[in-house]
Amino acid sequence: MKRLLNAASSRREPRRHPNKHQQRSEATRAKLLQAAQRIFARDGFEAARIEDIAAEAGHSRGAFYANFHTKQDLFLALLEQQVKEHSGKLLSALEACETPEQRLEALREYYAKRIGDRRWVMLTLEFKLFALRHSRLRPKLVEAHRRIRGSKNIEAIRSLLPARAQCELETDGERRAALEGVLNGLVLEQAYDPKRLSEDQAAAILRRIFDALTEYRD
Amino acid sequence: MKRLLNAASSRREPRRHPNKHQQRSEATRAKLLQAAQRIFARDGFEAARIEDIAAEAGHSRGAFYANFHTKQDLFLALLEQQVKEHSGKLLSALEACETPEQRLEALREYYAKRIGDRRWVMLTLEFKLFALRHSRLRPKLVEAHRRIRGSKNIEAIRSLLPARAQCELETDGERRAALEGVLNGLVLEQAYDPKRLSEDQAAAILRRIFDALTEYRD
Amino acid sequence: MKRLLNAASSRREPRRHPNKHQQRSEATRAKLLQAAQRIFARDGFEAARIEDIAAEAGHSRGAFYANFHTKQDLFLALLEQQVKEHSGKLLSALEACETPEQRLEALREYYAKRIGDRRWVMLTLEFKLFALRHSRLRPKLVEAHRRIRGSKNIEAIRSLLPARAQCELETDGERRAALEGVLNGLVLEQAYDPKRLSEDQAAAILRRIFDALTEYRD
Amino acid sequence: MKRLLNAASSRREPRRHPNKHQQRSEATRAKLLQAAQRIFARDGFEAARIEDIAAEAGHSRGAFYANFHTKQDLFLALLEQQVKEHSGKLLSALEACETPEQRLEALREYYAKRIGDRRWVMLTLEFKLFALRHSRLRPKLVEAHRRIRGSKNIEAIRSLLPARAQCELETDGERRAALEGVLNGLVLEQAYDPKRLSEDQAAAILRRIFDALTEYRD
DNA sequence: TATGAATGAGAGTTCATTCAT
DNA sequence: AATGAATGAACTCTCATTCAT
Repeated sequence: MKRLLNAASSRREPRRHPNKHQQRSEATRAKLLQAAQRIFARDGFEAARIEDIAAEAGHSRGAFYANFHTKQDLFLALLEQQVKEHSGKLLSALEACETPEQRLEALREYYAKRIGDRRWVMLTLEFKLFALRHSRLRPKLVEAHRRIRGSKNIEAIRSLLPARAQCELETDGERRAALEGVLNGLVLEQAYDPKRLSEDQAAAILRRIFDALTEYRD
Repeated sequence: MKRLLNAASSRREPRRHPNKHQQRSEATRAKLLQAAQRIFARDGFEAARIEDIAAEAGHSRGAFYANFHTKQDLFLALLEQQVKEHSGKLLSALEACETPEQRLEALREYYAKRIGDRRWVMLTLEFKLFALRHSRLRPKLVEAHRRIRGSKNIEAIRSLLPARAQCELETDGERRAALEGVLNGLVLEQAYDPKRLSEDQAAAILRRIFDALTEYRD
Repeated sequence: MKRLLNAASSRREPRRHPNKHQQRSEATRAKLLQAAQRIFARDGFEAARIEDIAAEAGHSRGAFYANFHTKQDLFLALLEQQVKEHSGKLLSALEACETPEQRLEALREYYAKRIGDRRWVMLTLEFKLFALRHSRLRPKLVEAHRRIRGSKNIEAIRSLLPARAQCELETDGERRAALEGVLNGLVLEQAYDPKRLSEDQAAAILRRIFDALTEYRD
Repeated sequence: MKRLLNAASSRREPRRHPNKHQQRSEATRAKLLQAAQRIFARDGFEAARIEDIAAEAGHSRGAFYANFHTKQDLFLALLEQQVKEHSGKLLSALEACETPEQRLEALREYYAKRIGDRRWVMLTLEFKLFALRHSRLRPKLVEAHRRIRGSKNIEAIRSLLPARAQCELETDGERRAALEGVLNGLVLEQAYDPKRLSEDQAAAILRRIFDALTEYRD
């Protein structure tokens, strides 16, 4: 929780025995985060058990409480980590492009590919549901999301895109929000009944929607 | 659960002690379902407490257990009820139209209006998450959904629409699945951060997506 | 409970509509007692459910509460009924004999035959366990047992037996208590593991013990 | 339950964190078993409350669930422990004797003394009633009992006795079963109404019965 | 730092009992 | 008298969290 708000500071002060202990600690923390990613995505926040997360990370409950205050704390730390990681990836992908059109295409494919990353999308769903259901925390979570979106990363992303993608009736933020929502919804739908909507179909539809929301309108 | 599968039969056989008891019973059951709708939508399946549902319905926990076997049982009864109710509404709306074009428009507005029915959409999300997380029940749930979709109601809906809405690259089912998903995702997104995406904006975007998925492609 | 203490008075005052209603009531009460006999013997006092007893009697919970105050009340009424019934049977059997020796033999066979009446023995066990575990009630129960034992029935039984069966080191009461206990224990043992101790074997052993406790000692 | 079946293995694999934790753990488990012994004997399986057992052991409910899976699990663990302990005691007593006749006498006194150990006998009753009422578990329980009886301990006991005690009409097992049953029945009877049958009287009668079942028959 | 035994609040569920009919 | 819906206390069991090691 604190981490989310003071995103800069690492959770603990620099150690006296920096090297070994700290390294071990960081490794444990990382394993726990990775495990949490799997378990929260699989079971949801409420049903996820600390013990399962710890076990998935190859540790016991104690290791968990040595690294995080509460279940919520872990969940929020995970949110922060995931958002950073993913917005970093997108920026890299865009920077690797040469023309604005290529960048738009890259953005489109970025969304389309996320269809296949069920775990991350399910986590996103959980984060949003969690925010809705913990009203005390919601402003902080939304704010955190906004901060990340408003960071240089995202600003950079925006400036890299072609102009036409920026001057629609809808605002940029609105369109991106819509695409996020559409993505989440499609993945859930596809996971729920894959025979009705396959992964490829979902990706194809997402591309069409991307185009529809990006192109000029009459 | 049984109700879900034998959707036709009413919960108990015709009673010996007819009117008053039966009436009271049905009223309680209805109140519980309505309360459950609110509480499940607000808190999610896991976090919803039987006691809250009962209290919301103006009853005690005991009344709950007199009407439903378990929390799951209530949840599934609610799913059944909701799906029936909503697919009935849609059919009525379509039948009130005169031309296929009007009907397509009505379908479009049906989706657009659901943006505003946060409770029902949140419930839908919960149902799907529930299904994903209770693999034993998933086939039954999906099957129930399919049965409802495949029922006369839905067949009727389909036959009422203009031809062009039926002859796309995507199958009909696929497109409807996508629209469902998109709807869910947009509502969640909008609920999560209304400043970024207002209800009206979400509805407008859903209309655009409806059109994009319905129109001819080059 | 009251019935047990004031064994004479019937539970309700004479009715205004004596015939039909009362008859129906008594029939229901009898059915409930019979059902209770089965269920208490099968499940024990604690695990026996009012609903099961009522259902076994072909009625609903309501009929139960129209005839008995509480579960305890039923249990005690059952005790009373059973004790009366069984001591009556024994008396008849003895009175049908002509010589004291025949009577002693009849008494022996009375015990031996009870080995086969698992239900009654299990109930007896339950009654005693119940008494031990409800200390408030114990004196009353023991007193009730004593009263029955001390009743004309039992006195009559005693006087019908041959003298030698009455003049042992052990008192008559002690010997009878022991035989009761032995009977209970053997039936439980036999029910528990019939391969180790068959019903016939148990009966044979009970006869031996009867003889050992009845015969003169050096 | 597993313990009962794999009677050899200790509950957990050798720990990583050895002495202190392990010691504490074993101590708690032992305290819980001892408390369970008292409470189950006093209240019976059904009426015994986990909370009472935990409190009697000086712990909270949680400690119980850290050591046992369910109430049944504790009950069965207790059975196993008690049976082992008691058959061990008997063997020691017999081995301390020099002649077969002394051993027979010791066996007789072993039964007679158990009359005074109300707790253990009441537990035995509960175990048997439990088995009768949980048919799924019964075969396992009976089997466990048989295994213990058939173990070296018991074989040793048998071989230590004089020949005449082994060559009766009844089989050895049958006679031992009968003695067990008689013991249980006498203790219950004596506990139920001590004025009618004192502890000493019950012991005397048990000795007579022991002799009657052990001596030659014509 | 990490373990895992222990805590204890809180959940779902059962069931004796009450009460409107 | 009998029904059965409803109550609510009490129970078993779970699990986030604490704490001795």
